[in-house]
Amino acid sequence: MAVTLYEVAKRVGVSPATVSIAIRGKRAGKFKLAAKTVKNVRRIAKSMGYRPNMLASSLRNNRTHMIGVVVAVLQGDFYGGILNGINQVIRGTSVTPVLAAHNYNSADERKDLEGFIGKRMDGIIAACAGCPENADLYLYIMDQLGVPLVLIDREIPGLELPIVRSDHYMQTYKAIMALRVLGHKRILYITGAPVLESTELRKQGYIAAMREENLEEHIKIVAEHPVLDLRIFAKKVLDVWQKSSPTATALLIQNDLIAYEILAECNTRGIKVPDDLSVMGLDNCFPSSLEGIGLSTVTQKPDMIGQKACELLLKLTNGQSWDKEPTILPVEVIMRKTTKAI
Amino acid sequence: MAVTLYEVAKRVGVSPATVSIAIRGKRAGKFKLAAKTVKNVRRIAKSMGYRPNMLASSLRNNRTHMIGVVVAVLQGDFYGGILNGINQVIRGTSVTPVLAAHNYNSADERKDLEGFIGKRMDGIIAACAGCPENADLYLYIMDQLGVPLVLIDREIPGLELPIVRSDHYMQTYKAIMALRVLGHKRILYITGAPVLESTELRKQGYIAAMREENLEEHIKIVAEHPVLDLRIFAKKVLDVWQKSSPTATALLIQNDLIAYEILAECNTRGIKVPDDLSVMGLDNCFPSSLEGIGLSTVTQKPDMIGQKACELLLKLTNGQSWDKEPTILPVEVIMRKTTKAI
DNA sequence: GTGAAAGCGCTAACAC
DNA sequence: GTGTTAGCGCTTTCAC
Repeated sequence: MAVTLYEVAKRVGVSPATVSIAIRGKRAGKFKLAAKTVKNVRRIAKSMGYRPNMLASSLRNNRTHMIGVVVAVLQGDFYGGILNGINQVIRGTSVTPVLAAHNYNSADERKDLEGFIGKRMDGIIAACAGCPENADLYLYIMDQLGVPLVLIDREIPGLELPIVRSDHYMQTYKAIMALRVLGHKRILYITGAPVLESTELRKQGYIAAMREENLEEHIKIVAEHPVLDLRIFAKKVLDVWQKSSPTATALLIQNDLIAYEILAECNTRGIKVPDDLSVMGLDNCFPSSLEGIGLSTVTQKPDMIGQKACELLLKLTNGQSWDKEPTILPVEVIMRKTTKAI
Repeated sequence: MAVTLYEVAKRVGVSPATVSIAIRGKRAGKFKLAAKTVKNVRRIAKSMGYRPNMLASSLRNNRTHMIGVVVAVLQGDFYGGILNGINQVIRGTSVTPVLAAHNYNSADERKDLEGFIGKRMDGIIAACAGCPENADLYLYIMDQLGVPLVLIDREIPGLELPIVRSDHYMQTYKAIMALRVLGHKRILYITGAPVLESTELRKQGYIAAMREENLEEHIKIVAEHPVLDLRIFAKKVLDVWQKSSPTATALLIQNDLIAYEILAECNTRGIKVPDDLSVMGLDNCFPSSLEGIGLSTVTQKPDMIGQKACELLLKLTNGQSWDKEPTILPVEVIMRKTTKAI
């Protein structure tokens, strides 16, 4: 089928080793092929359409030049951005990302990881499924197999692994501070229940900021788990809001996606945003910047998460060690049209 | 490092061959291991933490159980949806997608493809970069290497390859017909210049539909290539629109992303949509469905493209042959709030 | 019903 | 400066 090293060697009239070295341009002080030989070999190899079989070389070298990337979901800004960041870092190197998406199903996550170890990935970047079920496997991969691992977006409770994520705590904290500047006191926090570390951190940032502002009495949270239907959840949130008295002047919402539904529901109910109610999301998803939406929010930079995670992983696969410091990326408030001073 | 077949064999007291067969549960009429042996081997293998090395088995079998997926871009609904569809089909099989994104850079595309052939992918799904530069490589992969190939979204001019895509022609065609029903005659078409087959087909659908409605005289196209800045392009489009007389009553826009900008620009200029002007996009990107946007558009189902392409590829890798029929997926008009009858 | 051995394509140590 | 050779870990034919 494909042409092999041996065939090239025979054709050129040299040994396989010579071809191997000539093709790869092995530097190595020891080896010095005659420039002529190298040229010759390369020319003939090319003319024969020789393509090195990476499988064989991987088997030999214990290096596949592939990294496994486990994401939760393939649609939407977040993981797309991460993949993009990884792709940017990888360009120009010989490493290739191998993809898996578990959709928060930890059985699938396990299969994906096992697939990666069977295929001998040089390293793995993973956003865990949010349940501790697979902690054992992650640990095994890192400790027993010695395969470098970098977590993204959230840690695995109980494991000390390299992690790259946004500063989730600061997202809500800064959001509250921004809302405070506008004069808001009664700020209702809307969230899915914390199964993910990131969700929990956001909630804590909210609580801490409120306390710091002496607004402990106004801490109020609407949580639902799991959020099966965004629209229904949005209705429920506004029911809660309308029934409370006095009503909150602002809503801080765990992510932009939920915020869009709430905005829509406000509209149906004739609640004017931001006149009757300020609304703030988190994450700065693409539609938030659109003129028709204009959602105030707090950024997160998925591309950068991907880049940093990938850079770190490449270092680890090159034998460098991890300094045990989590990489926590800064976040930034963006005020748009759904918030106003009261 | 990792435990091998031989070690398991030695430990159990059988030959490597026996272990190999026992582990994989090889059916094969010939081989019948004693059920006891199988159980025994499996138990011990598991206890030793044996993980078959797929590299070795791939090398031996000429099958990697990996498929290469070449996309243009990693962010946004379209390729995310495709990856998602692929992932759905692949779940439950042992095949894994290997990812590459070329961002319409054909030099990168070439490197990606060469990487895939070096790594011996069982098959490749690809959205080409839109330039014919790599046609030779695609052809080589298919014909010389015999690696199954499925194109997505667009064909490569001059090559007859399996393709799965939306019915781009019908997108604009149906859009025009929907606009006709609302009474529109002067419909301006906005597009990036056609370097991609899909872009060209859309333009043609527009032209054909207009002709069919005896509106040849109203065919008018604003094209720009490349579209470097959406905002600037949107301004230009509205300049053209405002200066023409009589002005068009509707805009049909090559994709939703451009439409969002135009909507925003309409707003800045005080052009009321849909009262002063109807606006219609294409593709039904996520924000289009949002209450604050409500863009009328024509669907496209990226998930389904991914699914169909993957199903087809898996068939091809299993030795089935292609019936030479392109898979063209139907599209559907969705009227929302940016269009109205005149 | 199980074992022995050759070989997939490549690399690196060592020999010349 | 180049060739020889012994594997990497697995599968499969063939022999027992």
